[in-house]
Amino acid sequence: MINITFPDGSVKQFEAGITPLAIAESISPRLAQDVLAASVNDKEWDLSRPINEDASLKLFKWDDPEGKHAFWHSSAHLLAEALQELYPGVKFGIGPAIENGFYYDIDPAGHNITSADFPAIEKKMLELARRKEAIVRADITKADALKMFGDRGEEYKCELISELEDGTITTYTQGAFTDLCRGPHIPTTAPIKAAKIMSLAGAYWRGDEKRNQLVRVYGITFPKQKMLDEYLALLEEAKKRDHRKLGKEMELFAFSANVGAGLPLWLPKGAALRDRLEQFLRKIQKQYGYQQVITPHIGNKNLYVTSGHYAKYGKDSFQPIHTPEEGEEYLLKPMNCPHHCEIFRAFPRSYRELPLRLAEFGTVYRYEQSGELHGLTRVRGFTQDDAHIFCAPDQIKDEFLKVMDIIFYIFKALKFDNFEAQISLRDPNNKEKYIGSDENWHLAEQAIIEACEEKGLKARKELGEAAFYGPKLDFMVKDAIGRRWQLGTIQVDYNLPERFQLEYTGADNQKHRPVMIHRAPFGSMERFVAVLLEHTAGKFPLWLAPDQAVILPISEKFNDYAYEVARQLSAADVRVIVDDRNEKIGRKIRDNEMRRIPYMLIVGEKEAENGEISVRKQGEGDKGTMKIATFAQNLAEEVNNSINQ
RNA sequence: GCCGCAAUAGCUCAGUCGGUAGAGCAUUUCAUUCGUAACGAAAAGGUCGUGGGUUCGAGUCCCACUCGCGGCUCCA
Repeated sequence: MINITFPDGSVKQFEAGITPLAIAESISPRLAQDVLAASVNDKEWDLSRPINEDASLKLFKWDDPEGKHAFWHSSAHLLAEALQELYPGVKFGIGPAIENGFYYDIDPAGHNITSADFPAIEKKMLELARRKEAIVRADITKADALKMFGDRGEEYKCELISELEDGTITTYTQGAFTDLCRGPHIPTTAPIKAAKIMSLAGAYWRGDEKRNQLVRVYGITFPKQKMLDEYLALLEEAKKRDHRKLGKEMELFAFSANVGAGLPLWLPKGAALRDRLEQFLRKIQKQYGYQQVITPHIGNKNLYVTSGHYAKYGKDSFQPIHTPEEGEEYLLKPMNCPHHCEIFRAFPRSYRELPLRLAEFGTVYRYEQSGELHGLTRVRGFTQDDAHIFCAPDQIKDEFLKVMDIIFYIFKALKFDNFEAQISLRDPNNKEKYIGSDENWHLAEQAIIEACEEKGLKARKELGEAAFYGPKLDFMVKDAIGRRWQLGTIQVDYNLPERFQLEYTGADNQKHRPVMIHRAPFGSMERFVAVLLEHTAGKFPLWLAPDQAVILPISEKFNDYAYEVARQLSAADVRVIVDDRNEKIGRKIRDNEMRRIPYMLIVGEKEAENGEISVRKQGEGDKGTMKIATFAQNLAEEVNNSINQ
């Protein structure tokens, strides 16, 4: 007999060799039906894999990430089985579960697979699933594995096997399909009741652009058709929140092929919105001791040779601008830091000036690869809400804490509550990739980790993700369809102070090298507005909304009164417009609801007589009648509350 | 940059087998002067992304380019 400990701490005895599925059955038939995966002593475990000794057991259902993961991982195998039947000779790369569904990378071996084939693939998957084949785990020696997959011509699998350690290799088989796999899987394919192939894409084998490009088939499956329908409906909804669509509808920004790919044009409403965001940040930064600076959009090539950026990125960037002067070259600035370093160098600096915080809404130009451009989130010309803090090494942590305060304040004011934080650290096994002393790295990494702990911020630590010049803390937010975008960033830099030979005189009357912190709470104005649009579905907080209120006269007879109301509200700093079209009130309400203007102010005979307005809130309906001044006052209060919580 | 897919009116889209361009919304005009989510009528709007090719004839077939979309790679 063995003791099995459950998550609630209770312990039950079972025969040695019992499976998690059998244990689930002993608890309840319903649980046995719903359970998809298990963990034994916190190790992933198949439901049908025997447990031979005392262990702690967790059972996972659909609602657990681990349950979905096993379900989708098995679905990837099912997809492979279907592809193997439909396209004989295809070779398989890898096929993992992902956040929403799964994919399989295949070498189509001459077959031409297109989206027209999706229904046939889906049909085949479900047909195979209905056979309710068991998914069977087997241990295999390295030699046998190499022979087995080698005989089938599975070169990609053989490459993977050759890197595995003998004795740790397992395969999973369902029906006629056997895959190299670590597991875990669901016991049979039976629960897979709905399947959808989502898209095809190219993907380099092992993520290496120098190697073969495979076809990546993305799919998703569910235990119920209804769940698939709901998922697809959700995706449709998400598409409506796409910032590219909203930006056009709301007249915030546009692109023009004549101006160039990835070069956004900010329209009047968008520019005003961006300006409001800038003012908001400027105000906070002022409180935190930042000083605004302004630097040119171009810089002499030598500046970037000094910074090291030219050597590293010069070839892949916008190429130098030539002047009438022989040999003179300028670059569009790809970042603001070198300019700010020169500001630091403009005077002899004392430790008394530190931390010196130089801020600039600096527009930079980077030649992003054409395939990478994406709406406002990835562009070739954008404005960073940049600042560089020059400080002494022992001030890093304190400065980090202050920057985090600013970022949290912003995220709170804009209701970004489900952001993710990532601490990017040096790869300790590959130190030569990085510049700076061990001591400085340790100091900076510790400062970041401690700052996060002090703020109670749960941040994922990623080794090897640091920039070559220092560790960083990034804030990530998801867009409408779940893609992650980096917004705020705080980075420690030992490189530039070194390269620009920055120094200050310390209290000891000796020269010292400052440390630089790069930070951008929004990341860039472009990306931030994009993510903000998708988060709010275009319904901006009142203080940001391009138009805060629209006045709707009942008929043209009341247009004069409407403009009088507009005059008074404008005088009270309300951003207000008048919808003076010759349309019925129902039509005006509908149109303006769709324009997402927070308040609609309806004026007709009654209101004109009493100097009042009828207030309607977007998405909520009629709020009753009030004096113009009362509305202005309420609005001002609401704006205040939304910024300061 | 790579793989795949697309590009038709301001927007969303239809256009069959290659035979000379269509709808809804938006716009303009007329009518209406209206009380909380779409009143009605009419008009105007297109070198079918650009350039080449095949063909008696190309929105439709082929090639290149541009822009865009989904991924991959990249992201100072």
